[in-house]
Amino acid sequence: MTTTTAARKRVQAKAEYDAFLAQCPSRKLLDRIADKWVTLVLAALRSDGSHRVGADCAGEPRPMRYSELSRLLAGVSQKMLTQTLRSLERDGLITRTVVPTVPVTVTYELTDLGVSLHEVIRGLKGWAETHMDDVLANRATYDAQVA
Amino acid sequence: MTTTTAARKRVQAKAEYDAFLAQCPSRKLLDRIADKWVTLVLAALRSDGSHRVGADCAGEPRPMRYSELSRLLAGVSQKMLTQTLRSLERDGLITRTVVPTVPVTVTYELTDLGVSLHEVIRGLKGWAETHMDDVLANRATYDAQVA
DNA sequence: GGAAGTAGGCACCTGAAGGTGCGTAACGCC
DNA sequence: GGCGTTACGCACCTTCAGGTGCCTACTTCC
Repeated sequence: MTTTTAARKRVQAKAEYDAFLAQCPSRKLLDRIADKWVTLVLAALRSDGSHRVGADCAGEPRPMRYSELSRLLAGVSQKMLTQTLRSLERDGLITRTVVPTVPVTVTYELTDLGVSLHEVIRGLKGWAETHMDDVLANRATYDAQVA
Repeated sequence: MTTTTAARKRVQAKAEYDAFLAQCPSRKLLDRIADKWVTLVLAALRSDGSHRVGADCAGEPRPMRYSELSRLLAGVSQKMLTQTLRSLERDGLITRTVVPTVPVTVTYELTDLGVSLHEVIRGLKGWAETHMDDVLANRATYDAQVA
């Protein structure tokens, strides 16, 4: 019955570890920003919207309309944009305000929490811009050795 | 033939944006660390391995054996651990050294690049630990309003 | 009067991430 | 002589994030 004991201990350790991960705030954050469009939306709301996303001018976070975001993040589907905005609002990272004009307009804006999150994401961006070339170079030489 | 022109412009804008994303170093980095086990392995290699992962004691990055990592990250499958380690080695974030003892032992160790990446990840961790509770609280009140 | 913009909702579909299980080959322990 | 460890490789299977397409009502532009 007691199947090999050692295996059982491993199963239990795994269960505990999974429970630990489910609680881990860092993991939750990673799941959040790993979402394909989350960081893009955050960056867009932080930019002035004038040009390319990625020109993270750290100016005043400006409220933006749904259609404006849709145009700025040209690659996003309407479904995903809506879904992403909803989830960000849910987490208190952005606010959604409806303006009852004749065709209703909706504006989204970063909250303070959202701005602070964007700050750490810019940290990632900084690392990426200075070190990602090294990574790609390593990757190339590694592949060359294998092939 | 020219189907509604405006739609075509949108399609083209999307194509350009997709191309831009494919080039973006920040996105590549995100794809990298979004990998479920990458951050865990990085953190494990940085810890002293004595206890819970997450106790990110920033001591000397210590080389670790495959089996040691497997035990520390109790939730990881052997397949994923191997896959993750390979990809990290490929990117020059860790080194893999084979010691030809009687059952071969393999040790992994963070490179300088890997350590520097771990630093920015600790930035994420910091934000998560101070702000994630707020996020969860916002989420709860949002859900309460909807229900 | 068709095209376009306003902000989405709903349903279906696919690709890929990640998990599970099995096998190895040589050795140690009890 | 069967269980355990060492560091994986291979094949199958499930799940789901994310994409696509079609729908709404109302208005305005050309």
